[in-house]
Amino acid sequence: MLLRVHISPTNIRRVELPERPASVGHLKSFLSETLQLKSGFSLQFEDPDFNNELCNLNDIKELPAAKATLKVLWEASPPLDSTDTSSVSSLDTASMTSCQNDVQSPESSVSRNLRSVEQWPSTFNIPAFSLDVELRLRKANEIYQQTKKPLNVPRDMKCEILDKIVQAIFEIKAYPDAYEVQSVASALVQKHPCLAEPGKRTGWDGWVMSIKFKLGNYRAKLREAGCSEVSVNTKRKSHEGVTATIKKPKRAEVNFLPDHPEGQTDDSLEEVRLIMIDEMKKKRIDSTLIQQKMQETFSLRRKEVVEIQPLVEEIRERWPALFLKDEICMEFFRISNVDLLEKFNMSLEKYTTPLLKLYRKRTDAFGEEIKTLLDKLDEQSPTQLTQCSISVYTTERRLLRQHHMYASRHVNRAGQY
DNA sequence: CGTAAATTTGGTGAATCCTC
DNA sequence: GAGGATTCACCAAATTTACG
Repeated sequence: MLLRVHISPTNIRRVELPERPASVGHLKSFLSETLQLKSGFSLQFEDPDFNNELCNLNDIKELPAAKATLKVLWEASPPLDSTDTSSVSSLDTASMTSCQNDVQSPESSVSRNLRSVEQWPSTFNIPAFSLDVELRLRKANEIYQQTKKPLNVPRDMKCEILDKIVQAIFEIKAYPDAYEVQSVASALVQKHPCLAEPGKRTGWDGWVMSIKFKLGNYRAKLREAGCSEVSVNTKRKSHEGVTATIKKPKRAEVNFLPDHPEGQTDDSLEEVRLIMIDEMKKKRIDSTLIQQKMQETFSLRRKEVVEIQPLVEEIRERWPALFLKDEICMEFFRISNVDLLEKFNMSLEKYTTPLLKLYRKRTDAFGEEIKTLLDKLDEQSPTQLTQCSISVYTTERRLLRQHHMYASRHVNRAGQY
């Protein structure tokens, strides 16, 4: 059977299976072998029963017969090595932020230092603690189950728990928001019920505070150790006198200013940049090479953008590949973990129905073009319409998009719809 | 009505306090 | 003394208000 496998926004592979796999597990191991994927992913498939919307693939029977489109979903970072007992050097995390999503390839080591390209997990994966803490927790959990008596967490234990949790958080981002911290705290109490705080509203409010404090203190540590992602946000420079005009990362900016990959310097990455400049001059551009080199030089590029704040024209000169369509998407994804096109299309779908209603109500206000367009849509069968399958008709869609923009400006101004 | 100024709000790092 | 908790000054974004 034939599969189309969506690994990342710009990496979509075609795979031929010799036969229908016996189970989801078989399918996963086959894919991880042929596509060289790391373990730790789940699969979704486009379900023809529901207008090709994505559904979790739990049973192999659900997979369409001859052809199917799959999406690889990367899970949260695996637990840290439990043999690694406390006293982890603070810089380690920075260099440990390997790309969980990265397709394992000979080049994958160069991108080690870039933060993992995954969104904040829906349920945070609490890492394994050191052996003694795990054992004590297990015991306390048993006691809690029988007597509902929560554990009075001793100092060393709290220290170890916060340490590991904060490091796991840093694997994803250095500045999680309040909601994300809450999700960590609730996941912690869910995994280890003995850590619940009885009588409190949620049972984990205290942990939220503790994790917040720990994050702050940990950032201070990293700053001292020279982690650029957090030191860039230093407001008062005590020494060196560097005036910090640099903003802290905005909400969406996850990879605001990552450190260089291990072993790389400004100069070595500059060389990589020059290779790309040459490649871009060629008639037939090797897109795989560009993609890999752009990933590799991400930290240098961010450094330039953040610290020098060059004009767009200068960036265009130094990083011509950044203006390729795919690379725009990739860069956006690297910075914000948001799939630009998918998000755009999803929003488009979301607002299509209400906007269509608006157009119908106020046909006169939008001119002839939208009128003919609506008539055309009316000619489609009702089921197609209800399923918003207008997306198939690209021309209409393009027109619609223009009208969306027009309408949204209109709505903003009027503010009355 | 649009823009500029003023004010509020939320979040930060640094310094310090406090407890084990 | 280490490290979690608290306080405080500061900044910038968001929101409100004032003005032409």
